Amino acid sequence: MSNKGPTGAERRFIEDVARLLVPWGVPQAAARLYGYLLLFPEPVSLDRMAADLEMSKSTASVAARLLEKYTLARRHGQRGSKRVLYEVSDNYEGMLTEQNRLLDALAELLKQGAGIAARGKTRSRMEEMAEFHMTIRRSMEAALKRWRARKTR
Amino acid sequence: MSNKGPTGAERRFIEDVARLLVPWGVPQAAARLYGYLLLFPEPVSLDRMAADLEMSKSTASVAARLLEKYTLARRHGQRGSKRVLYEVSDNYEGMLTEQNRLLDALAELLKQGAGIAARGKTRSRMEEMAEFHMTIRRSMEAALKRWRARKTR
DNA sequence: CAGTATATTCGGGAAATGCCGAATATGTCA
DNA sequence: TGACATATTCGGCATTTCCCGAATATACTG
Repeated sequence: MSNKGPTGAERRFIEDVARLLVPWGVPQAAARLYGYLLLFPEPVSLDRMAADLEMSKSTASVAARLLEKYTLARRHGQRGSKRVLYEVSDNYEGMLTEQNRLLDALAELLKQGAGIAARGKTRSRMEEMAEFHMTIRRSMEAALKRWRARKTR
Repeated sequence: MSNKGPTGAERRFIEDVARLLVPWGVPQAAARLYGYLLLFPEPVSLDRMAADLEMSKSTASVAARLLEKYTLARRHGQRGSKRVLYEVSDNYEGMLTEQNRLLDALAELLKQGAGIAARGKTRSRMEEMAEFHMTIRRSMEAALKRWRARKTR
């Protein structure tokens, strides 16, 4: 894809990625951009991606920063230029660690909720759920750690 | 909470749950309903929850079925009545297994994407990412299994 | 079968979201 | 500092999403 716009197959790939991510709350533009960056071997400028994806440059700008926020893309500043390039991050854990944050918050809330629950039944239910989320969260953490270790081996 | 409407603390809990879930694509009504059901010791009727949560009955109906779809709530039909009651499901894995589905689909897509990637760099990147998602997915699966076993111990 | 209780569907309207293009800010070079 | 290149912000518009209440469907009772 490095030269002209995306080929047919690449286009389809991009849209597939978007179709997958959009229902999970990722804005269309950011989702497409992510698929696009996955196909791109080197950092891309805002103008380039806006052109290739046929979106406005402003849209590309905010989409890119959104991806960056979730650590799905990395920004490459350039020496002696205001120009900014983005490439997909090799740290693709972003989405998952984000989910972990949800698990944490939920567990916290449930623990707190167990406090205000009138009946024993609801209380123990909430306690168990909190435990569950924390357990899953921990094992996820462990898996990520293993993966990181494996990679540098 | 079993008798009158939610107390102040309960209301706050409900809204907290909603605040947490809504950004993840869960509609407001369903999110609030989930928080509400967590506090409720026995199955609730549509009318009751609509009244307590001050939402229309139709909204309550679709929200409840949405929760049911994600296995976050269980429907209790009642003998000799069209009436339907809902309670929070003891199978709170729903949200996570849903996330697993995303991981699967993403891994699948990436494997396929590696095929159309022109350059070796992007191809190996996609292959690695696919591997990553599958690894995480497997360890999540294992954790869920352990939890289920532990519970019945 | 008529009548009642209940759930579900559906159309409309309101609010939120996302995207665009113009305007603005910010950094770089000479 | 001025001129330029580039990124970012912002107001408005279009689309989508969501919720409500009325209308409809469905099941149960006598």
